Amino acid sequence: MNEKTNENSNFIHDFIDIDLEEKVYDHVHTRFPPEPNGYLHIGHCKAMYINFSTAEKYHGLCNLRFDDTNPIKEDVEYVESIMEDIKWLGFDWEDRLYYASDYFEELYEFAEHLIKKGKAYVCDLSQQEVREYRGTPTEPGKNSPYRERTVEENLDLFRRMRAGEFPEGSRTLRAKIDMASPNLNMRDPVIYRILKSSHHRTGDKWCIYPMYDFQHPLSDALEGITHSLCSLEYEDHRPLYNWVVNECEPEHRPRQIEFARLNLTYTVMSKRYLRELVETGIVSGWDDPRMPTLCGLRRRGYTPEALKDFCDRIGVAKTNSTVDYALLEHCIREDLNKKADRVMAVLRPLKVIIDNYPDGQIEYFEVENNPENPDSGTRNVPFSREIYIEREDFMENPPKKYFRLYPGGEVRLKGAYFIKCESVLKDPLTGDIKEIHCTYDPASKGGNSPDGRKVKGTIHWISAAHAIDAEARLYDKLFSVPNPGEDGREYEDDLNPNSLEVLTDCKVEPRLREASMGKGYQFLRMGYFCPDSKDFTKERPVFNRIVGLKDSWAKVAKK
RNA sequence: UCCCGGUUUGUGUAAUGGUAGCACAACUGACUCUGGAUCAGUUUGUCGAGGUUCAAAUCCUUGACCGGGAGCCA
Repeated sequence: MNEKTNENSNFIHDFIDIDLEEKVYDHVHTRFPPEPNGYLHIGHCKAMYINFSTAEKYHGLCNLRFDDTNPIKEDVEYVESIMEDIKWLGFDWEDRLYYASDYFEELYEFAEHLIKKGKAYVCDLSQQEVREYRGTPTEPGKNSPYRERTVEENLDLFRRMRAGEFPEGSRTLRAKIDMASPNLNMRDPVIYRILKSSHHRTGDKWCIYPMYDFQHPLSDALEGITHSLCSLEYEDHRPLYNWVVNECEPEHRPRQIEFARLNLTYTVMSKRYLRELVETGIVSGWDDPRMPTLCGLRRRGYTPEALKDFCDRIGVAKTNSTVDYALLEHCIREDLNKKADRVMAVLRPLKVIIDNYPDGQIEYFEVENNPENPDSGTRNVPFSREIYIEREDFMENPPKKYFRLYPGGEVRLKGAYFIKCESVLKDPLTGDIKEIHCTYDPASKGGNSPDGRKVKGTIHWISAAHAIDAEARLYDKLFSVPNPGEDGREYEDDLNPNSLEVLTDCKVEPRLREASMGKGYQFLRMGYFCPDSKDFTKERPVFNRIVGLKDSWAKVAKK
């Protein structure tokens, strides 16, 4: 399936082609650098896909590197979940698992190198003062009074910073670049800060930690990364990235290329919003099936194949764009259409009694598991006098073009018989339909009538005596508008009140008691479902709706 | 206001001076024991204004609009 990938090109590949041609590099080596401070979402999936598939296209390698230089925010808990998600998607970093924290010693050496070259200095300005000295986008900054310290003094101070002699926040190491640069990132950026907090991997060994802008290009260089692919927000940092590479003089010289991050309609993607959704209980957790997190999508029933296909289709560019959620749905439908076994499940049951069918008789009908895949075989489903059909498959007063069941009308029960509705039994008090009575045509056994009579509708059904009870969770988009929080609204105002409907009285085929975890099923005519990884038990099967089937009747009915 | 980036149909994304294409969405129709799938077809686009050229989405000038940027976050 990745053959398709390799045919595609994009502006990053164009740059790489030129680099290869001009012999700037003779191979391609990328990296995926998550910060272990949260859960991965579908936006990360895009970044991962770009990095891994680019390496693959050029027969190169892609590393996994945790960008863990801020001990305050990071935790091993996230390292585990991130690796799990990447593995699940099927990306393989082989033996190249790295941590920026592994490079603390080398990074420190590079910093001393900079000091010795007169390109970095220890600054005693407070955080507030640094901000004031920085200037604004329209006004240049002012030089720090500590900018002209001697190399010896800087070296001494920096070593004492490392030794823990100074309190947190009292001093920083800054790159000596240009306080008048129109690019704020070049106005003597801080490259080391004192942080007296223990790190999830290095413990209390360090009390100074490198900043991203210093650490990242050097980590890339140390790993021999050729193309450091990142999102657009780092575009303004590229001059600094290059400055660090040029001044530190590492053996390898990586190149940074930026692309636009993924936005999806009907979705929020920022870590902050996702966290709020979890913390306020709007969703049940990071893995709530409505979340765009990879663990959420996995629990929802999305497959790695569908997600990667999606990443392939959305392309790579520098334009800020918002991809239509419908494309994601298309990808999972397309994947599951080929793979998912069909099964009959009645979500909102309506009892049907076939008056002329012998009481106590049971027949088995052979139905195919997946018409799209002959290899999937067939199964036998039991039929009897009392069955359930979907409530929406019967209407007492049908509109035009409704070709399901109605009084006097005839439909085919999938794989079984034609039945005709003879009467409707209602609750005398509420008027609710309790059950309907039908007659069947014995000659239509298997679903066809020898007299050539046609029926327009085929509906799914389940033998009442054989059905097992199940719960279905009908998930829909978390938000009801394409761009939540747009036009000054709060994103909470745009939540879809119907993003979850729980149906507890479903009737499904007995085989679903043995449903395999992680596998998607098509509930015939209803949509794709999968067993819920947390709540499914044989005693109480619980299914999540992954996505509905395209429903052209719904469109007609709306008119 | 300063710096950086961007603008191709409803949404994404190609076309790198030479037929504006593909996918999703939408809409027709065919077929169907899933109103699914499949198949066939249709609609809609180069941000504006100038210029260069036989020829411009592409090059030049200029304007508009959108996104990002003043963490000891990444």
